[in-house]
Amino acid sequence: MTDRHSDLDALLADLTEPQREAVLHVEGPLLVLAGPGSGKTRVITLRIAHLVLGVGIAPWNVLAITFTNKAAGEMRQRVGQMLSPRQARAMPITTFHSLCARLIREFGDRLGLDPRFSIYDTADQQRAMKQALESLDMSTSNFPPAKVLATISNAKNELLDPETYASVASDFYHRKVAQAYRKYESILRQNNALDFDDLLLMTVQLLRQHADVLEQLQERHQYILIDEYQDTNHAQFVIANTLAGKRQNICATGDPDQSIYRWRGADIRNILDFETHYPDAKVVRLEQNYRSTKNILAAADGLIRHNVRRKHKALWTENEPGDPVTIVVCPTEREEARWVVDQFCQLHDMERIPWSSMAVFYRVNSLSRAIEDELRHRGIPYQIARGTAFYERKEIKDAVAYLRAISNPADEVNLLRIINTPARGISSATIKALQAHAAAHHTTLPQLLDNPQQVTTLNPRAISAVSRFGAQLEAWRKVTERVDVTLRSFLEQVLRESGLESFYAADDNDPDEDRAMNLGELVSSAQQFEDELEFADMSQDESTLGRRLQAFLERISLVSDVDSVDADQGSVTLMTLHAAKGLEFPVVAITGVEEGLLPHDRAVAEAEEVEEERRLCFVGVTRAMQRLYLTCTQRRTVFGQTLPTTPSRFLRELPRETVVTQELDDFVGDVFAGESRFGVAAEQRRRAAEDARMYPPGTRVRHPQFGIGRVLNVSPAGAHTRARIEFGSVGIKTLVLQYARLEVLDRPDLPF
DNA sequence: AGGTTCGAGTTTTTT
DNA sequence: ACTCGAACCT
Repeated sequence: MTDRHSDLDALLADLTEPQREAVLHVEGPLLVLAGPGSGKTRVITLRIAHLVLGVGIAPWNVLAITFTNKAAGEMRQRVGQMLSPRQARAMPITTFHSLCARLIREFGDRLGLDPRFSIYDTADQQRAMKQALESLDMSTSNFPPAKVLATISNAKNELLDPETYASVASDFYHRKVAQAYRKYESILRQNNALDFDDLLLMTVQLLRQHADVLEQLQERHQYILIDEYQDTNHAQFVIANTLAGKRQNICATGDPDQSIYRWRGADIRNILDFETHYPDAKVVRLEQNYRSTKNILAAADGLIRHNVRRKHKALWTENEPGDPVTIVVCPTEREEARWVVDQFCQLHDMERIPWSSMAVFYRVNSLSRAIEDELRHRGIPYQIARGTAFYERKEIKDAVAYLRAISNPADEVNLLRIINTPARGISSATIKALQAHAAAHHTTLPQLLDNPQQVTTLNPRAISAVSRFGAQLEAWRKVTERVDVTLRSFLEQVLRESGLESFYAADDNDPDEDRAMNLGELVSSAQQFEDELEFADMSQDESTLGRRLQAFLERISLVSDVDSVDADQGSVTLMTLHAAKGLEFPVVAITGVEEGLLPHDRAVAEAEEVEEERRLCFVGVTRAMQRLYLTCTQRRTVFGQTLPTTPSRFLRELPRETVVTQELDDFVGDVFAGESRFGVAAEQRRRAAEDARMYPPGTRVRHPQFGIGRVLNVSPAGAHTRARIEFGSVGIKTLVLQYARLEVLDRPDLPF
């Protein structure tokens, strides 16, 4: 212990004055405004170490909340090095969603929730929403499930329940959404399921409605630390604030310039108004950067200065100037990929920079394709940060659906997925008959599986198929009550007895998809999970298979994209700019730095959203330690269509003295003038410009089917130029101008 | 009952 | 270009 103390003292001696202030602060609210690369993680871990070793607070009374599970794991690792691994394991270091899932599991009875609840992912949510819309006779074309779900998600983040939402819904669309919301909620409850937002919402209800639970939790979590505070939403703010209670021992760290999740409900005001929420707050600014070269930091600073709605922060470093930031203009995405990979190869071969020190970022996942192809072609090891992709595979979703249906008997959505996969003679007609019977007799489909004989509309063959499956499910559920069966062997049993294993073993429809192998990977991940569980909690030997299964399913539901990234794998890392938050690499390339991609098309209409895109670019730029490459193309193939592109406005915003530009091939424009000109594109460009002139925003038009509408905007895309038009009758439609047969009624005053 | 073909929508970012 | 769902066929 004394050793640890002197270790701590030595570490504290190394800190700068502001870092030291943040580390040594103990009681009351603390806000750490940390610029990129300012040693924030070090400050947080040292602060935790100081709380435990210096002040004597029990590790289990500290609650640390990170943005991803991966970040939580890394923080636990680092805290474990300073305290002991044992103390680190006793400390809750987790994400908001995992914390909430566990609290609901623990206190669910207070909310009337069965602890076996399923956590619905986006696909499950869509299925549930389609059911809701269908039963309300709402067409999915006027009310796209994804859009309705997004609206509801926003409502939930603002803690609006269906009733409250309905009372504030003013126009037709929102009133219909309110109906869908109510129905969707009742379907989720009937399935004993929660979506991601419910995890937060239900936790708020738990804390607000049950004073004794709140008191117990306030005693448990006396010191709360929240990282990436700029990306918390209102529900998360309420949870943290309520848990902190009167003590207000809340330490928030973050950077408003790195707020990139507004679209997901993140509320930047949480961090901007911290001092209003907590008038006694101590505020510490960390502005010195230890990560990047002077050039990279100056480029980042020059870029972010273009945001108007922002408090300026001085970013500075004592690091070397380094190479200038390199902008590369390539003819197509093929050459772009080739250039980046060539460059990486050179750095690898000439300067012995390991592959694991290099990363490629992009705005949208689809851009990974070209880079991947090139890396694979050259035989360079790479990994893509898409932790969720594995669980989106058909065979994995099937296997997990079995586990969910077994674990949570009320889960009809997952049951329906597997009821006839692989085929076992339960046809869609049979399912319809079961559903109809359930609806008419005040019961549910899952319950009918036990005695389908009562469904008189079914023929004997169907009845026997259904009851056989019902019996099979029951048998599996019996196994989950045992303590002496491992997750791994249970999963193997289910895969075998369900027929899923042989179904996918025989499936060789697409030769490059080894579905059987992926199922094997799921089996080993189950084993790995159980091993970790045993390691983390010695008292687990008593726990039933069912409990361990719940924990495993929870983990699967809450994986994030970066969770799969392993820095020590010796491979180049590919990821979206969003996933790059919180990471750093010596060498970074950002591809597709073009108008329409970064900033994204869907963001350019609103100044606020363009600022978020700029912050996203800022996040990407500030991940780079030594070298930074920004690439764009002159034409890019999207949807199998090759169209001309324009360099991003963000490139022009970089201070010229920090960058050099390389132009490949036939590029004759000027990135800084914001134009790229070349043969093929000129005609399409001219035409698109003309279209935009024909239909300026505000133009009133008549459509043969939809009637009279108003043009919102036109996205130029050559022959496929589309206009978004708001019709009184059917809402907003996106139409291809060439085919839409629009009649212009009147145009607003033209500026030219 | 199960497989096949055709058309539509797709790509913003994710816990 | 690719994937997914719905109508359609055997």
